[in-house]
Amino acid sequence: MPNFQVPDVVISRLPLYLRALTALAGAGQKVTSSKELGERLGMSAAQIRKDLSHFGEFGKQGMGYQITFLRTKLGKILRVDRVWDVALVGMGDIGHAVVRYQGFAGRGFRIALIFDSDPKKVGQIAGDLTILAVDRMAAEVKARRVQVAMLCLPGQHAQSVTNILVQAGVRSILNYAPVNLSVPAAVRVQYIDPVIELQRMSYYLHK
Amino acid sequence: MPNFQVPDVVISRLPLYLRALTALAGAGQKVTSSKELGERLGMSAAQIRKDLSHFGEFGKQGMGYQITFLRTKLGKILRVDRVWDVALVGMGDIGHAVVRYQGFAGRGFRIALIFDSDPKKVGQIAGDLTILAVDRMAAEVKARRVQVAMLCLPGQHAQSVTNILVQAGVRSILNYAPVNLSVPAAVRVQYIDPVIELQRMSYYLHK
DNA sequence: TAGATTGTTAATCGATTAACAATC
DNA sequence: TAGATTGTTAATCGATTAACAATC
Repeated sequence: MPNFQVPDVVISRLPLYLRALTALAGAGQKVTSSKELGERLGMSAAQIRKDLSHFGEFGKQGMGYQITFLRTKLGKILRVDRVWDVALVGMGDIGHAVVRYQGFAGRGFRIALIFDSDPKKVGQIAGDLTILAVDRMAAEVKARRVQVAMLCLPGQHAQSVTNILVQAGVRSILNYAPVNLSVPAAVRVQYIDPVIELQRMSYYLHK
Repeated sequence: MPNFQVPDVVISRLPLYLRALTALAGAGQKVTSSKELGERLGMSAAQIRKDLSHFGEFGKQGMGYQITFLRTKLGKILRVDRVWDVALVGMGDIGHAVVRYQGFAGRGFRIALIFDSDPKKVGQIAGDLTILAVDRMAAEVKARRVQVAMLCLPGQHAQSVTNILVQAGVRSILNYAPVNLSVPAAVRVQYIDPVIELQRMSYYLHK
């Protein structure tokens, strides 16, 4: 029975379910169960069933879940049943790796605009896109109605670029710069900082 | 008053406190408060005080926290008051970006070993390290007693490489491959998958 | 001192799990 | 049918917050 307001922690797990279902489908499997998914993802079967129950009834008692059907449903819920244009800002090493990354295809996103502040980089081609000057960022993002951005630039510029992007209509920001961003409540930010992740594990190391 | 067992969710926030303190110190600030930290990190002051209280009393009533002192304490708690050698596996685009990333310095980690399975890459220099064959991984990781690894390789090889690394003594794995890894309970894994992060936000987009 | 802010307690809030009727 | 597994409820568990005495 669909609920009014779904907890954020539930939403944050749906992409993991989607990824696991895609892996199972790729291995040729047609049906799965909350038990199998839970084992693959290291979580309880009850939690998976509870999470899914926020959105509807996707399985059959005794039978489990049709993988293709559940993938489609989750894709719609997460709004990745379309392709979102993404603006990438900063063409250093990380920006280059992100542009060349093959993993976006078929998962709901495509890099559609690339910006850099370095005049030497502006005008160069990356992937099949021309690198544009950051000066043009607000205008281009508005014109293309881009709502998603990835920041691959040094920390000291991240906040000012963010302010421009938000002003231009961006509502989801994936930030590779190792700084916390301040944004309005309507804008969401996710962070990728490998050192943060390593430090979350080093607490448990010995020697 | 130090507690016996600190919740994992508390540990996972400490690196964020450390990063914020480093930013404040870099701006020349000497003292901060749970209120200021909370505002910068988008969380409540009470939560920060509660988290810190698991490990000791680091502030003074009415005064707040000496930034240098608290940084040192958090560094020790997280065991980044030393430099951990990291083994990097896979020298594709992501591996290259990670090797060249300047952000590890001074935060507790250094890439000490690089492996790739491609004979054309083996023997090449990356940073100041020679790329070694994956065949030698178990021996080198054991010999150097490396406990931390980063996986920058295609998903289909991630689990088999993980098995070798764990067997060789690795206990922390940062996985850039978009697959869930199965590891013994004593081994910790963190994941970096930009698409997962984007999908966690697209749920909240409209249009 | 007066004001500020800590560390800690207790209350609140929310998330996870266990259990099971429903049913494929 | 018998066995399996769902969706859901209620209980449990854990995390966050509010409040405040202590004290710098």
